[in-house]
Amino acid sequence: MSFTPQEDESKDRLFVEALARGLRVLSAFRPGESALSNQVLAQRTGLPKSTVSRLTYTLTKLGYLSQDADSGYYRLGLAVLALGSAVLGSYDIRRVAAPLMRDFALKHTISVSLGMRDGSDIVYLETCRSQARVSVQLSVGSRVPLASTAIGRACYSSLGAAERELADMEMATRYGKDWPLVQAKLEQARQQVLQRGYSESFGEFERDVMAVGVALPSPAPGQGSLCLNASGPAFAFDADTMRNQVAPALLQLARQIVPGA
Amino acid sequence: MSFTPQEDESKDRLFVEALARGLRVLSAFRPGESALSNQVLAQRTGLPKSTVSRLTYTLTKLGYLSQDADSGYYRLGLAVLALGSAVLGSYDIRRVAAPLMRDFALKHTISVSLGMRDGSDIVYLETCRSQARVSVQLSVGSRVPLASTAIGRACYSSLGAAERELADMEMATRYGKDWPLVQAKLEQARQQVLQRGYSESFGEFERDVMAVGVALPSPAPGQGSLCLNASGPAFAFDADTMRNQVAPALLQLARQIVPGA
DNA sequence: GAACTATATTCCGCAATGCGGAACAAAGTG
DNA sequence: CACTTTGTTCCGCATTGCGGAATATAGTTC
Repeated sequence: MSFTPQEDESKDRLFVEALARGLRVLSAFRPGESALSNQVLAQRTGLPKSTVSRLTYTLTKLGYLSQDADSGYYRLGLAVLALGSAVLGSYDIRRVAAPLMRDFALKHTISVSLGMRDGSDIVYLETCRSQARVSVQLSVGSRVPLASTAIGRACYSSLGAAERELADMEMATRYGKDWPLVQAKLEQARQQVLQRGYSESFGEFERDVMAVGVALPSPAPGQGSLCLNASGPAFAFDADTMRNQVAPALLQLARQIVPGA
Repeated sequence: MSFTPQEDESKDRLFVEALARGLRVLSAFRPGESALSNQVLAQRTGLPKSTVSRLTYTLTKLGYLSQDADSGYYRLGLAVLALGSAVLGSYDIRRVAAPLMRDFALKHTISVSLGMRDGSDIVYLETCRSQARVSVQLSVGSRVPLASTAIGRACYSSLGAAERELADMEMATRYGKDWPLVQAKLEQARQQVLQRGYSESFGEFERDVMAVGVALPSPAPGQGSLCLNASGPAFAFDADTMRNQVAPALLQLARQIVPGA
């Protein structure tokens, strides 16, 4: 195993490996999983048992993990939640957007989400569902791909040339040989956004889900780029309705949220 | 300050200091703060500048921090959000409780929250507000003290003797010389819970907020203890209403959520 | 535009810190 | 009761992270 002997890995004297490894343990918990054994953590992180043991020990002491009394398995601790809530609290846009989104969702009986780009993903910062009952409303924090969702395409299309280049490269490695196909789709979406102001994804990300997306003009360019989507079940929304009713309303919503444009 | 006699500090060969420090940096961001300078981080964490610099470098590379282009300040990154959402996703109770809580909030035009104890705090796992408009709905992840809130008192009162002992000790150090007073209050609350099944906090935690709390029977004892509260503004809810209408309904809600009791 | 502050990053020698294989425990399984 | 599987502890080694000091960068003031 000769991992890149010189310059690459080895010379980064600033990178704190132990910290990275600890976080690797935390992020090994996939959403929806309750508790993981020490060994599963070792497998997923690729770290030796003893190292994982030390890291879990440390994380548990700090409250970022908690250990189930009988099984000995580890769960994510509540301290992690505090961090997550601090993230959300730091985005003031949510404070402005949330009530407007809620009104929108009620008025059009459709779900609407606010997202932000992180690499080749969109991370949801806020979601308002139309019907009160639908599942758990916490898509907040979840990720959807830039390439195949309406919200992602809207965001992609709003990127400047330099940033788009970067995103392209990231996706090229992510999608491998499928990239040319994906890129063609993206370019097509971008043209649509330029012409009509919104993007669409009709059943492409999730079957039977119709969605349109728009970008929010970013307050400071180079900052995180924000975007909105509206999505509903295919049985209730056909393409025409999405294009002629929902999309214009969503553009209107975007203007409400960011009045300066 | 000598905590936990010798063994502790002496040489905990298992404790990974670098990891702890990195997390200390992340948790230095208090909710509502957008961006922090490297120096503020150094102050808050008590770490030397150069160390903080290395840690922020590492965290940024991993996506747990992001650096503002112009100011150079750091913000919590979206990767942190992913962790937080994984925590929430791991508690299946939310899936059951959320819709019931929503119905409750609408029916009684009152806010209702689901919390879990973490030491001498309650951490909110889910919140449903009565009015759509009230501020940002993200109390999820925030902490309130066990001692002075209805939800905390309900939780405290449901603890077994051993756990209560532990919680007492924690609070004794937390409240210092005020502890005897606090403890008296808690004992009083506990008696009320034993007699009537619910706790109350009328304006004690936040002025003009009336709240009652009940505990959910914990599925496995020794596990995290869950609890509910219902709270509303004093101008809309008087003590009688809270006791005779809201409290019984909340107990009913608890039974709905955990049918096995 | 020089002189000065304040803040962030980088350097670099030192040793403390974290590493991980292997031995040791503990808890299931057949 | 041997046998497998999983978790913790030991311990010598050198890697890794440490932090003071030096260096870069930016913003003020005169």
